[in-house]
Amino acid sequence: MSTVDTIRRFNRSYTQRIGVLEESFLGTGRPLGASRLLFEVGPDGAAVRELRERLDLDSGYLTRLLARLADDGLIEVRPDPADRRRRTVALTAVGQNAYRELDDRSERKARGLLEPLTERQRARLDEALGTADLLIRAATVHLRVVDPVSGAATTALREYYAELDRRFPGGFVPDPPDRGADRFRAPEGAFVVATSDGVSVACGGVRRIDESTGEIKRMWVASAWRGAGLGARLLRRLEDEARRLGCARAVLDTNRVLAEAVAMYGRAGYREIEPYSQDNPYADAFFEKALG
Amino acid sequence: MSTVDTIRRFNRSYTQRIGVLEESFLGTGRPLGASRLLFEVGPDGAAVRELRERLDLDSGYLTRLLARLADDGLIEVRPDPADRRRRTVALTAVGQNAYRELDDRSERKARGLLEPLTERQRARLDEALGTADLLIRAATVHLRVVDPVSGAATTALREYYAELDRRFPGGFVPDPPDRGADRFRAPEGAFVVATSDGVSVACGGVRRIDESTGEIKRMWVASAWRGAGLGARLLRRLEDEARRLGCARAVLDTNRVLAEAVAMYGRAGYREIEPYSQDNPYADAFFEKALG
DNA sequence: TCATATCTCTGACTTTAGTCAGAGATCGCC
DNA sequence: GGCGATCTCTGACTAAAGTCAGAGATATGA
Repeated sequence: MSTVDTIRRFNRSYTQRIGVLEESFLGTGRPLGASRLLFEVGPDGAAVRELRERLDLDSGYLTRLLARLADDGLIEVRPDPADRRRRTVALTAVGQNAYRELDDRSERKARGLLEPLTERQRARLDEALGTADLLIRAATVHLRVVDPVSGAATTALREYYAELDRRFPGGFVPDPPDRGADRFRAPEGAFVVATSDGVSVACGGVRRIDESTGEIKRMWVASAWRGAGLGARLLRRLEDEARRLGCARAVLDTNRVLAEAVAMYGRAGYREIEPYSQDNPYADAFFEKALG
Repeated sequence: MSTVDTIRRFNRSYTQRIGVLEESFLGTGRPLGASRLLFEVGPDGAAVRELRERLDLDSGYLTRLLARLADDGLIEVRPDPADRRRRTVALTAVGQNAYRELDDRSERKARGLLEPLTERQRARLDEALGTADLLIRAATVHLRVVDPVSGAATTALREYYAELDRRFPGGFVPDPPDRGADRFRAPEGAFVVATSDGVSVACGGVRRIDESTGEIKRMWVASAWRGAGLGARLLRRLEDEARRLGCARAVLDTNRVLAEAVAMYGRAGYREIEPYSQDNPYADAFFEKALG
């Protein structure tokens, strides 16, 4: 049975047996759509715009749903002070209760499902769903080329540098954010960010360092997202960008402390070479790969 | 993070990202309900009764959905010759095409999801979803006491005997089906069958053999369902039934060829004892457990 | 400051989904 | 051959979900 079949089979069992959220949205005296919306607003509130995108609703329809929840005293809709065309939604005290009720129902439903399983089986299910969740999320991550000083790029890089600082024995002091940023911009290079639900979860850049060589730098995958092939996918994408820049070879440097990265480069077809530059004081391992 | 949280988190990723079936039912020019129904009828056709139960639809509503599909020339509804109150549904040639289109869409959707993953990640996802599927199905299996000569019991026992016949070196010749069946009926005993989607997937019986001892017999779990704790769950249920019969002790016999069963009895708190009977020529291992 | 774009809201719809009571045909059983 | 049970269908509904065009308020950039 192929993986496609497994997915489809799983999908069938799943939708038939667990409507963990969906079903717990029923029987609250409110239609499904309204409950779903209430849940999506969540305890911290949300912007109308955001809700429309997340739930993919018609703007007129959403307005009416919100009006209904507001009439019931569950939410308050008010203009965003920063841009008064926009509106933001917040739960009232009553709304917080209704939210908690939905949350409880969904939790009870999940508990009910687990109830017949032994501790051992629960642990297995936990692990299997955790793995599936990670892989499904990773598979639906969106990779795109962004400007190296854009918000998405800088938030990703900030996390990257913070991690290097934690992991390198002597810490890590990054260059000022926009130093050399031009090199990661067309036509000299490219910077790629991977986002999931609007959050940056991986990044990396490539820049041409001579006629036919692209250097890959600043590659990072958020720790919660490791082990799902995201690094390899990002690397492939950066190699594609290097090819587009006319490079026949990719090089990169790293530090052996980052053992999982070194292993990944090996799997991706990179082989170790002599240092090709002294520019990076933190580098102690250098790799190259021919781009076919 | 607890398993409940994992389920809920997974559910969120899942419903957001994969509507493998659901979404592929949209955009066919037919409402979701009609597509779902068409898919449920399937290439081999189905009984109206069955459809109503599987999809949990109001009979009036279902009649109308079927009438619509019939008007579109996708299905034919005709009386069941065996019982002319019932009706059966079959796809026409046009309906077969529409079915295939739904099937293709769902397959393409699943393929699209897998596309960004490497072979290695796909294999992991496959395994994770397979495990989750098994455990979720097992958790939602329905255990119930049935008459030992009912259809559910006899189909289960037939499979059980067939398996013994395959696995015992000298084969296995069962007693005639209803021989001793009375013993597995109240007030002397009980027979439990586990069903999933109406199919028997496990069974077992208990009967009182003296004042305070219940003997557990004919325990079987379908091979596709092993490794999901179903055996342990069935055993617990049979012990409950034994307690209800007033037993303070459970005994059982088995054959060492059935190694996984022997291991499971050990985990469930059974300890090996001397033979308590010579009745079963196939038995070479005997166990007991105090029922607290 | 004026044209243009963005965001939300309103009005006027249609379609889908679902419910309920009861009619009519057919079966199994005494 | 009559009675109750079973199965499907019809009529008459309601509620929910979704669509579309355009109005009105507010921001933005030339």
